[in-house]
Amino acid sequence: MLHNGKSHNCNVECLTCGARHKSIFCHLETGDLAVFNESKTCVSYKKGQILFHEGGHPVGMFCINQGKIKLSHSGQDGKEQIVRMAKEGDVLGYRALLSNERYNATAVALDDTEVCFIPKDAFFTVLKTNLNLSLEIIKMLALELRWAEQTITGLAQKPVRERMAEALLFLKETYGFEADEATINVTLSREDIANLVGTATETAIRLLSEFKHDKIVEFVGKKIKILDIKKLVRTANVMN
Amino acid sequence: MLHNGKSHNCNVECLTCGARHKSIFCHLETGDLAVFNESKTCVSYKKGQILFHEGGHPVGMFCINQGKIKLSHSGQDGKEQIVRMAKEGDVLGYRALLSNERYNATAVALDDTEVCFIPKDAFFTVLKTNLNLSLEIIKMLALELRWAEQTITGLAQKPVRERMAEALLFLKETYGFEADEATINVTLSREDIANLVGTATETAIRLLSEFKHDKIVEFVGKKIKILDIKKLVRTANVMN
DNA sequence: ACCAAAACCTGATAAAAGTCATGTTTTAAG
DNA sequence: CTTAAAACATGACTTTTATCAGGTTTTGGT
Repeated sequence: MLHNGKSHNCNVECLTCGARHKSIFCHLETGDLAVFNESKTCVSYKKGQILFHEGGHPVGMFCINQGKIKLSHSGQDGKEQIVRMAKEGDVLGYRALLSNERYNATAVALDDTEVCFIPKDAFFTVLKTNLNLSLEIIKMLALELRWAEQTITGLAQKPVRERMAEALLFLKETYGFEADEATINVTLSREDIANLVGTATETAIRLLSEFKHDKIVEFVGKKIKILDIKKLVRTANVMN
Repeated sequence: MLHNGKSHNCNVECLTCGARHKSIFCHLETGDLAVFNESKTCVSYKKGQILFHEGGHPVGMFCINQGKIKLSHSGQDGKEQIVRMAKEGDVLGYRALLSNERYNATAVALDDTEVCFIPKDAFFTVLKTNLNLSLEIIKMLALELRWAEQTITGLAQKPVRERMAEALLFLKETYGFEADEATINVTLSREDIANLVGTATETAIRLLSEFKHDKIVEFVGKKIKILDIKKLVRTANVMN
């Protein structure tokens, strides 16, 4: 591994990559995959390291092979708002690339993470000839946009307590449970959770304590175990 | 015009449609345009009429030829959150169509409006063979997603007063000025504005009164005239 | 193992914004 | 032109949530 964490001797081949089938590349043919495979670079990031910075110029996109990543957007006073939580098979940095803008968010590894970096040229080479890929990207963008619109409505209308419950359900959906089928499989600081919910850190801490007191959750190390999911859903006050 | 407001004798041809050049169809070839032109239906909506309902199944998409449309998403207690403001050249209802879901928002005409309805089949026929169109859609989605993410951060972090100022600037950017170069060219109720900002109607009324008192704006009929745009920008507290 | 830094927690207080109540003006329908 | 309904406005009050200040605990580096 090089000093900057990059490693060109990649241990992952796109063709056999386990994360591929969950990704937008699931329908790519061998030829196009080979283009990516030859041009890609594997990169490792330790917990807390930054993949890219808000305001930076994209030169390619990232495909997560293993690990968890938060994407946050910083407001005026430096307070961050988490706009996306990513995992294996997810693709990062494509939006700025596609709309030809600078990064709108900062990506930070929440775990020790393995990603493949696909250079801009290779990506556009394939994109320009592969309609399936572009349709897959459209679908992904459409889903993200729907999530974003629901988040907007929630922020505008729901009290913090409901949003916190919703956030825990979202984390459960995104990262799943550990072996015990109850502990959410991600480690976040209280500040991270606050930045996901869109509230002050103290408020997030207080709410989580309340949830604990109400026997809705329990803390297992830095992780959160859901004790009463029905109560959590009721607290979230979701209509679906 | 038929009783339901639909008119098949369309007065607009896609080929010569003035709104086309501002739209995602700007790069379409004559052949593909002909497909749309033959299958499309022109529809007129009077102010206040609904184009489609949240929860409904999309059967095509709408291309605005003339008029202004709000897209709002309803929260639990029925309160609406405006998630998009559309105008000539904008395309509506494509997201649900592309992700194969039901409408996530309700579209209401703010004006007397002319739209062309393009059936699902025709749209996909062209989309499946035209990479340019799909790239154009990707770009549009990417831009909308960026807007949505910024809205999320604003809602989570900025006080209502700043968001109100920002909303007025957004309306100015979207709909422009009247001939006087100061009056925002759109008519919205105080409730609409509140639903755009994400606040209570009373709060929106109070803030607009404050802005008027501070000589930032003035009311011309139901429209808003910006008297001091520098002050408005300062009030919005935008960093760009 | 030790120490500093970061994360976590709690209480008190203040500020922001929502709600409720009530009245006025404007708009649209007959 | 009249009248009901909708939109607008404002004051009083309450609730929610942020902020500030002070702790404790945990973590990571030497």
